[in-house]
Amino acid sequence: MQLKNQVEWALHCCSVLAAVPEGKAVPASVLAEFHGVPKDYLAKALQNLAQAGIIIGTLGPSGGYRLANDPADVSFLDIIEAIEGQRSTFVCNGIRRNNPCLTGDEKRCTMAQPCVVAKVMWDADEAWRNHLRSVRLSDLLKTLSDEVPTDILDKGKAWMLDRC
Amino acid sequence: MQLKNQVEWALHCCSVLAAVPEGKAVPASVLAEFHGVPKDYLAKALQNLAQAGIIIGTLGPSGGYRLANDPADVSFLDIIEAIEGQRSTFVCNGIRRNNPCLTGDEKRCTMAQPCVVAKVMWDADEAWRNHLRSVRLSDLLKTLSDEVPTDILDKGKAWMLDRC
DNA sequence: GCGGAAGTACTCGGATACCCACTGTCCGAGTAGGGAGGG
DNA sequence: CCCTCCCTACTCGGACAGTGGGTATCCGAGTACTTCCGC
Repeated sequence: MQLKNQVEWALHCCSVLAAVPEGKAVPASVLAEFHGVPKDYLAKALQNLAQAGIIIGTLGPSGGYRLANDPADVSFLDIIEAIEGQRSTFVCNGIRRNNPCLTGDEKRCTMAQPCVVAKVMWDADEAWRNHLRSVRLSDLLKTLSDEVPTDILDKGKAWMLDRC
Repeated sequence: MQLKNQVEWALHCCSVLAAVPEGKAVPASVLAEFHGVPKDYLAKALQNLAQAGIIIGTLGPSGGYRLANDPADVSFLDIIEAIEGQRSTFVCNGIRRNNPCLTGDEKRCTMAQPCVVAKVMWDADEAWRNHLRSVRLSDLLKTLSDEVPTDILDKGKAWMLDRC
């Protein structure tokens, strides 16, 4: 089990977009060059983010993507679910139902209550989600400005503004 | 992103094996019929569990699988990692490295410290793992005996003992 | 009747095809900016 | 000089192939039981 590469790209792109001044938009091609990833495939990830309402795309010259909301209102989970979908990592196929030594009535009785195994797995998923829900884009920006040398951040920002 | 079906099968199989009296072994074919899943493919999952030291396989007539340790010593995480492997769901490809506006020295400096995005993801993974590590097979057995009618559990047990 | 050895049937374990989803790519629809022409 | 219209170039958005891991399956190696034969 492994998350898509698009998840990593989407997170980094959002962190970049959050640092872009209001009114500006960054084209997918620029984001792709900045991160060294295939432009057309990254575009599909950005498309998903746009459909989820996390970023907004603008057409035409000087068009591109920008954040739709305040970075404090966007969580990691929002971004990840926009790419991966919202379904749990564990799917219960209800193999209890296949138990060959139960009557129809007993099967119905058994299937009426949730699967104990699935519940544990879903609780674990919820713990994962809770952590990702608690970290917001604004937190990421703060950590970045704390841990990355200022000149490097400014260099990237300037490079970005040069082409949008 | 989705866990393999084998994970669900492995968890249910272990829960069954934990209820089998000491000295007995359950063949893969019986476990497969009990759960209504393809025998040969389930065998591969059981093989992984055996390699991980969670269950022990015995050859020949009246052979089969049995738990290797006490149910209290086996966690959900042990079983899942035996099937899925131990690597994190998030892999950091280090796309920071591709930033086109950094010199070689600056790249080295940047890559020296861990990626901030990856750290958040890995922390979430750890929360997931911690939950699964905290639930043990003995806990599952207790919940089952609490929530499933006794006659149904006994029926399954008897069916199982009839064929091993 | 008893011991031993061979045969058999059953088990696990690894090697081999098939298929879907992730990855990667292409082209078309639509828009905003710029330039030319007229008033 | 300014306004309007058209054209161009750039953007996003959806539709189309290639590949790797998950899924499913088969066959061989090894063992324990059973049975038969000799003593």
